[in-house]
Amino acid sequence: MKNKEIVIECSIEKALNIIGSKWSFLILRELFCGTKRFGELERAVQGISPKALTDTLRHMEANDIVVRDVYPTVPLRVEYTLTEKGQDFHKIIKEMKIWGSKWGG
Amino acid sequence: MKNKEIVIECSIEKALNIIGSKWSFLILRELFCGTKRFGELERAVQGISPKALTDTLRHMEANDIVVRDVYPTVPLRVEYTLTEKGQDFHKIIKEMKIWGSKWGG
DNA sequence: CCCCCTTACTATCTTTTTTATAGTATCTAT
DNA sequence: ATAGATACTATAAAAAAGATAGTAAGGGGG
Repeated sequence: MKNKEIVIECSIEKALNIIGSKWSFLILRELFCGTKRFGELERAVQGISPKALTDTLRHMEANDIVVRDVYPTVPLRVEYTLTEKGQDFHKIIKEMKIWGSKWGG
Repeated sequence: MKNKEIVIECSIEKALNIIGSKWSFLILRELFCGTKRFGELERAVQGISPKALTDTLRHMEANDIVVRDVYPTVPLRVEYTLTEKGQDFHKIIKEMKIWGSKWGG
């Protein structure tokens, strides 16, 4: 008899899965400065494609890290804001910033 | 006239690129408890394949996060240990652990 | 009216990365 | 002789990521 699919996640794995990908870190970095629109994020996050940006924002929304607000103006206006959960990620980003500037060459 | 390939990396991006992937976080988690062998890591890191483990360890070695020591016994024995740079990553992992246990459900 | 402009995405196709799985080398022990 | 342990490689299949073009919904200019 075999255990099937028993996955015990540690807190670090949980955090990694909620975040999703490296793009999330960079989007978080931008949103710590305040609410931003899709286009602003696209310009601020070097090298991200619209698909990656959409996918990442959707993932972050599904995991309650950001909130998406749509204003049905023309042209359409969509704003992204951090939730408390997202804000709380700040300590991690801060430590990464410190480590990155110390060891990043 | 176009700028080509001018990439300005922020410290967070630097940190992310040095780390490489989510597997590195989980390997780091194990190595904070002390030196470990290939097989020990394979068993400790849920779901990693030998290829992923090898690739990740090679990447970490190339980025001076771990040191690889080979003892030419039979069977072969290979040990992985964190460098100072690797040890210093502890603060980040610690914050992720806190965040993960708070928000990870 | 006709055409272009903006914003925020989708759709599609290609390329890259990841994963699963089997196999290799080396020597010991039975 | 054959099985076992360790630390990987190799290869093919599957999944994810990236590049690029296109769409919808009006607004404004000529």
